[in-house]
Amino acid sequence: MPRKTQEESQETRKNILECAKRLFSKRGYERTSLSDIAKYSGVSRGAIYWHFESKEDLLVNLVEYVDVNTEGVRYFFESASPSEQDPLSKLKAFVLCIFSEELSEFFNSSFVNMLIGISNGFSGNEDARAKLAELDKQRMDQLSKIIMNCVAKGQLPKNLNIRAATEHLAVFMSGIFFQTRMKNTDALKKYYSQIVDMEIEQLKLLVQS
Amino acid sequence: MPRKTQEESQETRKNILECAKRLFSKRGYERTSLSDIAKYSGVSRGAIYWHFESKEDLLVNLVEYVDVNTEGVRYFFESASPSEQDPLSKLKAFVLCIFSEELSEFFNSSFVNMLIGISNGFSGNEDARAKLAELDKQRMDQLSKIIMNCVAKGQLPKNLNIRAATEHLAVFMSGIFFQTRMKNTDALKKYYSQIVDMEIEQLKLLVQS
Amino acid sequence: MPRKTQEESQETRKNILECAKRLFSKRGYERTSLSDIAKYSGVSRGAIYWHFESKEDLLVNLVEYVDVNTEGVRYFFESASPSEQDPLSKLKAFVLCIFSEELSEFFNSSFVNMLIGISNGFSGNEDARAKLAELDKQRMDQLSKIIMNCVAKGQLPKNLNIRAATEHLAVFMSGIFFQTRMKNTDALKKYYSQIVDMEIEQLKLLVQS
Amino acid sequence: MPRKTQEESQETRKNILECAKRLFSKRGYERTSLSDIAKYSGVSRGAIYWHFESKEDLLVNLVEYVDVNTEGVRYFFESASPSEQDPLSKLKAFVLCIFSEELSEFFNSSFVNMLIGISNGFSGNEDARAKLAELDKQRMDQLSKIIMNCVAKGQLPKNLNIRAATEHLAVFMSGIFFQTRMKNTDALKKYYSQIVDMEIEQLKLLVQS
DNA sequence: TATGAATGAGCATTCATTCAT
DNA sequence: CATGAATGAATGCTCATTCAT
Repeated sequence: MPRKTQEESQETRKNILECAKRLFSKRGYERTSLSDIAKYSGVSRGAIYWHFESKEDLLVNLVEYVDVNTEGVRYFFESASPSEQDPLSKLKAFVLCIFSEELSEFFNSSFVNMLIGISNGFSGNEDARAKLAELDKQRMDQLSKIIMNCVAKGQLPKNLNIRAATEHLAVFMSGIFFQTRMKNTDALKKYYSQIVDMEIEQLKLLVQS
Repeated sequence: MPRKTQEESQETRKNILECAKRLFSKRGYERTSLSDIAKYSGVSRGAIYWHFESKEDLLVNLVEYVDVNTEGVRYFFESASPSEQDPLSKLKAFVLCIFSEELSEFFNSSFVNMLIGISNGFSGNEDARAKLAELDKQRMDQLSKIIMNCVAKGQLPKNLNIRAATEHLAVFMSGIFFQTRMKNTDALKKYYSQIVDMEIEQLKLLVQS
Repeated sequence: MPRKTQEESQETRKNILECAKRLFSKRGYERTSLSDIAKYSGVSRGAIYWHFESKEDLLVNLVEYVDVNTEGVRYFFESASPSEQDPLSKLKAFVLCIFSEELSEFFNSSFVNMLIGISNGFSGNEDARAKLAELDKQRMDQLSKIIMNCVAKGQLPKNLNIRAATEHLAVFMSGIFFQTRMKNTDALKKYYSQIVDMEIEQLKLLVQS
Repeated sequence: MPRKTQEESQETRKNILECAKRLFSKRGYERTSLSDIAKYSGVSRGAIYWHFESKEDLLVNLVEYVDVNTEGVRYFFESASPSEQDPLSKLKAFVLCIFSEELSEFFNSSFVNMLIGISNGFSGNEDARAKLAELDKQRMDQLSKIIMNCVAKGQLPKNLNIRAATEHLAVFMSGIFFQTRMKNTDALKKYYSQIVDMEIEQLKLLVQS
């Protein structure tokens, strides 16, 4: 039975995306068939092809959809606001968040892992890869803005090597992200606040030579 | 077809493993068919089934094979030797190595990425996953031994939280590993020695409370 | 969406038929989807279903439409007129026409070829086939009328076997049609007028025994 | 159950080709699925893919197979033999054959009609088309050789325009072929020998100017 | 030991058709 | 009159696996 209104159509689309996200996350891109997605979302395979041109097109759209609809990411974006008076605290707060169940949920999901598979070329296609590279760049730029904000507010040295500091933070955060997934951060948890302080302190050493 | 000697048989087996490694790395596990491997290694599909029970069995054997035959890993193992008088320097040297083309080659290969895919459940099977978890545990234990060596030699505090320190190092190293793959460590390179010093310095703060 | 007038509706119908003709001709019946036709004619798939019951119904209607609207066919029909005083010359003129770019255009089109496919049972359905058989019969009858006209005007023998003469002409004309399509009539062109004379001369031998 | 010997394998291949010929003939290329062929020949779909790379590859191989295995075609080829003392009679005999049930069986089959569909671009692919064009050329060349044989033996004028005569014969034969398929040669049958004589007589007029 | 032949389940995709709006 | 949304059956094709030789 064909859906009627535009609204219902959009709901169908969203539903397909949500189900695809769940299944791709659980079983990976290659191991999830469109049949699975159709069954899981209660529509016909044809319906998926009405909304998306192909399985890979579904993936590209999914990457975009997930990016826009992830709470944590919005939060991350806010911390670079020029009106923020204490960006360093905000930054620390944000980094601390990664450990939290709430935010780490997304970063630790196997969906993200699937995205890594795409980045590295054994899932999806060039379109999806390009989209992901773009999003990664956006994240790095955002991180740079946060750091520049800290410099502007006098919380980090004027002659800080912005790019190096950004990369250092990225290294730390992705290390946490990675080891948490490997269940190798349990003993670290109680030192976490202290560690984040140290990492931020380290940033100050990365000055222009 | 001619009977082959045991030696020749072993060579066939090794050849299949090498080719599988290359193809799995390039195209991923799911996207590589046994046909591909057969064609690439110049044997018939049937031959693969003589040496391995199934595609997944091939994968499990491959994980083991690769682990044993990777140069960098051997190097890593040596640094925990009790006879080592300056383990902290060796540790630093090892960590610095990750940045080097030579050692990072393996960690950064898409083969490792495939392994991550297995760890996260969208490639391979439980056997492969168990094998990998075991290897990861071995690495962490190795890292712990190195750190304990440093404590024994008086280079790290007696009351160090060994597990936390191990995890901290793992976080840092995997962060480097990850961001390097994302091409996000260029600006960081010139500070690298300095950063490693700081990270090791940080370890000293992770003491038993 | 706006109600359209009957005129506009007829234009839509005609437009669909024209586009179907073009696409069926180029790609064949099976390889042309209703989607293609819809896209090409700028209407929705649903619109096609408003004008035609099914894809096959569209085909049947198309056969009729094309027959009525082909210039060359009209010309052919005129040559049987009882008021024609020199039908044999007209016949010769018509046969000569087949070689001409103008008339052979239609007979040589892949659209006609598609029709042959229908005749032979691997496109369309029984309705379309019946329609085509009827049209073929009309052509043969027309040819018979032309020949009878020649007999009536004393240009062919009184005891001519009309059916045999008709078939003989049809054999010749379809042979030309076929080989022209195969690009096998180039050397024949300069003898063409002569050959047509001979063929017509041959007709005179097909008398009742 | 896998076939064992090479002989059995060749039989399977031949069987698939025979069944494909029958089904393509009855239903046309597009309307025959590989499932149909598999079912009809009692093998699995996979077996077809073992012997042929794709559906189109099956078609190309089929064209070749049919060409080689058609009795009438062999007969046709023999008539150009230089040792033949009365090639004109042989030619006439051959042309008469087309009308016969035996030889016309193949030419009138819907399989041949399918081939026409391929020639005209709405079945199969470029490979199949090229193969057919090649075969058509071979036929025309063969016809030319027969005619040259007649010239050599003094049965046709020395200054005959060989190409034009070849084309004229082709026109006649394909016209017969075509109209017979359309069931439009019944009345012509009793004049057939006479008509063939006339056609051959006509050839003598196609001399170099 | 190793191969070639064959199987069969599963997959992405296409498409004629339906129908509420 | 016409559209956009949805269905579901069918299709070409891939591939892990089996097995007689």
